[in-house]
Amino acid sequence: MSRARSRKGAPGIVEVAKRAGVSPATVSRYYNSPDVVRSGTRQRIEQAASDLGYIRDRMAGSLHSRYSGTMGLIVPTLNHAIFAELAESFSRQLNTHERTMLIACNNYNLDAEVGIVRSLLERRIDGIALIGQDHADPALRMLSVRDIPVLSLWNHRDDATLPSIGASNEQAAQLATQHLIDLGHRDIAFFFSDTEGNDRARDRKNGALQTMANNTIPVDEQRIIRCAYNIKLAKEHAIRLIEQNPPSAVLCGNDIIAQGVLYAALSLKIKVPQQLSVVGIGDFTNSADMVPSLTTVRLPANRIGQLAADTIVAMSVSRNCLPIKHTRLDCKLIIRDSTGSTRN
Amino acid sequence: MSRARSRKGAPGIVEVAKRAGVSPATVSRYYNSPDVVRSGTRQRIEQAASDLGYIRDRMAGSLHSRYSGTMGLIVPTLNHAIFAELAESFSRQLNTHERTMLIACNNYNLDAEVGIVRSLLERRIDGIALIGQDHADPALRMLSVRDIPVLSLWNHRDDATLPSIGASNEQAAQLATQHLIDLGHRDIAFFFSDTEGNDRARDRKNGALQTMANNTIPVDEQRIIRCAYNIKLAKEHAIRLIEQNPPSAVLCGNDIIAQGVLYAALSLKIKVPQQLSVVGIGDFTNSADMVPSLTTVRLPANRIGQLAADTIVAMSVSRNCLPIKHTRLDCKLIIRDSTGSTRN
DNA sequence: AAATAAAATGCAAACGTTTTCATTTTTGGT
DNA sequence: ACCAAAAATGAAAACGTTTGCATTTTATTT
Repeated sequence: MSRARSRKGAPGIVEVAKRAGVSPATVSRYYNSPDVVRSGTRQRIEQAASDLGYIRDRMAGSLHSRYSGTMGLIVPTLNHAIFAELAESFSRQLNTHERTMLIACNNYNLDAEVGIVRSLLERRIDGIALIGQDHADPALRMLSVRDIPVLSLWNHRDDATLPSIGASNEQAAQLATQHLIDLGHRDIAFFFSDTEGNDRARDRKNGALQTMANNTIPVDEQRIIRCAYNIKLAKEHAIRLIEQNPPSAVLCGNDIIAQGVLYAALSLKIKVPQQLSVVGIGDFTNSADMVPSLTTVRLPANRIGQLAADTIVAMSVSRNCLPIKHTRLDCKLIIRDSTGSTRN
Repeated sequence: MSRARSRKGAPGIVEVAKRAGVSPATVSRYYNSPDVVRSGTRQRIEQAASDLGYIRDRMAGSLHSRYSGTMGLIVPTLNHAIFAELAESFSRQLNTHERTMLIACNNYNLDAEVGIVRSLLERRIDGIALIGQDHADPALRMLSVRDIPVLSLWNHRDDATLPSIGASNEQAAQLATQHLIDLGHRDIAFFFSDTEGNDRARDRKNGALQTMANNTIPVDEQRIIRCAYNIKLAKEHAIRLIEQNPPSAVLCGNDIIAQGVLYAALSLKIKVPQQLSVVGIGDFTNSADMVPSLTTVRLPANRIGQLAADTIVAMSVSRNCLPIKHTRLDCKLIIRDSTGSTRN
């Protein structure tokens, strides 16, 4: 293109300064630490800025200060209620800190994530939040070279290398499994998504199988079904399962899968929980309103998003020299109507 | 803070240039129009950049060029599957144009939107996409002063003032309503969200009532129920409605409400569609998998997001001097199992 | 009222690119 | 080989802020 876009008369900090009768430096200070300019000056600047319709240019500012006021978030997808919830609360809380969210989806593809990280770094993000602990090496290397704060969300593990905020997905699965066992179930089917490059799914699977082992209940390979986070697929798999050899209970890797299983039961006229107990993990927004309402394990998505925003901002202003910290939030079994005792 | 964050040895364009034995200008050109540098030089630059782990700084670049490579999107919320879908496809398509998405939610609050717009402008977005045509005046003024491309998504209206891409929400409601009428329904209840500051809801409501009028079917005020886009509320309202005075069909403002109504019927053991027909608007991801599967009107969210990305980029590179254009995408009635004839 | 300390402001040099204009190199036609 | 035209490159001036340092103004003490 031949010529950069004209400024269209948009006033800059020097116009504001001129009109207020002060130096540009003072106007800058007014925006960055208002308490340092005298109230008289402050008022003149406010007046001038509003007269001119001045909008500050944070890009120009960050060029010097090296802070862009933008934080990155990479989620697998926005099409899962739970990540959308997380993203929304992260963004909202960021706004209270005068920060903005740059978001991208990797579609569960860790290689694609590398390019996304690069693109975010090119935009000079002040920090980045990622889901889980499984990430491609080149991405982590780029981040460590730039030395910006990195935060791993969603999954808590003691052995995590990145600072993290999340609940223990292992524990979530344990709670759900133990609940079924306590109700007397022995023949349980497990629906988990692909665990490759997905530490949350892996931990859930391990937690569930571990709990079975601890209770010395054998688990047939056939009872472990691999199923993406997708209502349609879950429904299809469940229909096949129920028609062929129904278990007494199903533990689902998340509430989306559980919803699919509930629909499968509904369409086959299998009564839940009398003939089949179903438990999910996540407690998505509408899980309480399903019919029957879904027993599940609550993962505090909003809380995580909010805390993540606070934390990443804190890490950023302290120049990333806080000690690595892992925050573990509790998850909680929510017993509703989709699970019942075998003794009925 | 006393000192700006150290660059931590991160190489800049001049280091790359030095190592490649060319001038910084050439390196810049290599990134912005690769075809203009000779292939030998190109290779040396590539080598040097990769040796050094160079990551370009688009902020510094945009300072001069006035293009940030970032586009803004403001949606009411991410917690609706449909907007999440839109956001994800918008973002994905933007990535193919080497652009990034800055997203924010206004929570259906047009006043909050003003601050959000300002914050996005401070980040020098190259363009912005908004949902619908209802927006606060100060926001629109700021945008027009800065002269960046603005695009209104989701709703198509011929009389729209902003360039827009969307389907006709009025038509969507007409299709759904006519479908019920064609099936013989005369006593229809309508669930719509608050139409204040929400042109989509308004158009849907108008479309539905207009269709009733065209068919000379009177509509009792009592049959028009105001209900937020929320499964829980929809379910509660529907339960009350069915218990008190059940209609033969329900037209829902969107698929979320429809899902709530289906759950209400299920929990009251009302058979759908034998005793009650339910139709939604939107065709969300899981509407086909509900039991019974939901009859609805498909709104092309993905298509809109994708087209929006292409369009806003085009407007941006042509410096916003394209003629105002309204793109209308078709919506389509999808007949499934939740609606049936009254004659059965 | 003078002397000192503290607070507010101004000056000018960054920040890391892009872009115009000028210069050099390459290409192609004879 | 030579010249003109075209293509590639370099030098240096932007872009709009922030910030360290110097200076001025205000507040405080005697």
